Amino acid sequence: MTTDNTTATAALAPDDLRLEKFLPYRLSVLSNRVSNAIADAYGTRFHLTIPAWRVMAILGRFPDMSAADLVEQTAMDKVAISRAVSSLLKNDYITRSEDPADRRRQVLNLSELGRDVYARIVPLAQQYEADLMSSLSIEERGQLDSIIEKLMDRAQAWAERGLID
Amino acid sequence: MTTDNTTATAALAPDDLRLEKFLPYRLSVLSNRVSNAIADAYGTRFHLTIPAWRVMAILGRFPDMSAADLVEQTAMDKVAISRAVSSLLKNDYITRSEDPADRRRQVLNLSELGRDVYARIVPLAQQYEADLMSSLSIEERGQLDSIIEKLMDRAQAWAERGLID
DNA sequence: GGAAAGTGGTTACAATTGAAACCAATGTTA
DNA sequence: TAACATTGGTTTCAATTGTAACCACTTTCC
Repeated sequence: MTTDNTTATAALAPDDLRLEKFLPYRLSVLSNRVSNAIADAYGTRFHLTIPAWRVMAILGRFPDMSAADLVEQTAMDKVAISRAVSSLLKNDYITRSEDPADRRRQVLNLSELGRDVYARIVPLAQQYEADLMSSLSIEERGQLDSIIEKLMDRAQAWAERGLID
Repeated sequence: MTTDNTTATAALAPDDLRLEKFLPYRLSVLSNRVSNAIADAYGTRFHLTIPAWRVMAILGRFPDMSAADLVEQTAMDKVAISRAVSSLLKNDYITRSEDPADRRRQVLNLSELGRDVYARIVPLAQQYEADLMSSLSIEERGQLDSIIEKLMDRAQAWAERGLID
């Protein structure tokens, strides 16, 4: 690289944008790095995509959920859930049975195999999280928790009430 | 919804995973909410995708960059940059000229029009960020900054040294 | 100076994703 | 009980994205 503008003293107008300090950008880079690393870890071991793993994570704790329940729980959309469910069925990680009370509704659960895999992924996931958290002090962990909560509410408000202006 | 498992007292085994408290998951939801809202705001106004806007944001501060320089600056990959550049050229938001010293290299800059659009987006972006930040106290803003830095380093280390175990 | 290796950038193709249309079952209204 | 609207879930099609192959130019090293 011949011209290195990175460190150049480019005039920074008062209203230039410093991307590397711009919160939405930083969140996006951080989230992608983390998700990709983890997805890679259990994706290769168990042939799971992120959406599929999320479905399993919910079913592991809350049995007898329908696809619609999952949509609500995970904030993923219908189509993503539908695809995740069908790939999990193909792997025999979950079972599906008709709800006699409402024949549109399909009740989902982890299969034996699914529970097995779940039991092996959970510690793995926790290990990754712990490794991330280990870079923070105890106080920082609490701070992060409450900060995320606040930012989430704010961003949620955008979606509900419409955007700024 | 008839069966509400959300609030049900499902037995939570000690090593169940609480997705809603799982940091990677929370980061992903937060980042998607924020990015989508903002992309929507300037996407519809100026026909910009997120990668394209990022390219403009960098060129606004650092003129005369090549695509390779942009790759380094933004942590996006070659192909994404190439596509963003070609869409920006189509919109006449940027200009491209050959570097006489190295004829593989293309020097990029905002066009008049591009500078115009840039000048209008920057305040918009800043407004969104300010709105997000307004949900945090001053101390929290500082905390967030340093926390992100630490998490980023950690996740970066995964990518470089390989994953855990 | 000429092969081999490296770099800047684009293209091609496959996999992922999202929006909208759709089917089937249920609920509602009259 | 016939029409209409709603809900659960899947399919279809187009747009986005990622990986790998590729072309053109430049550098290196004998």
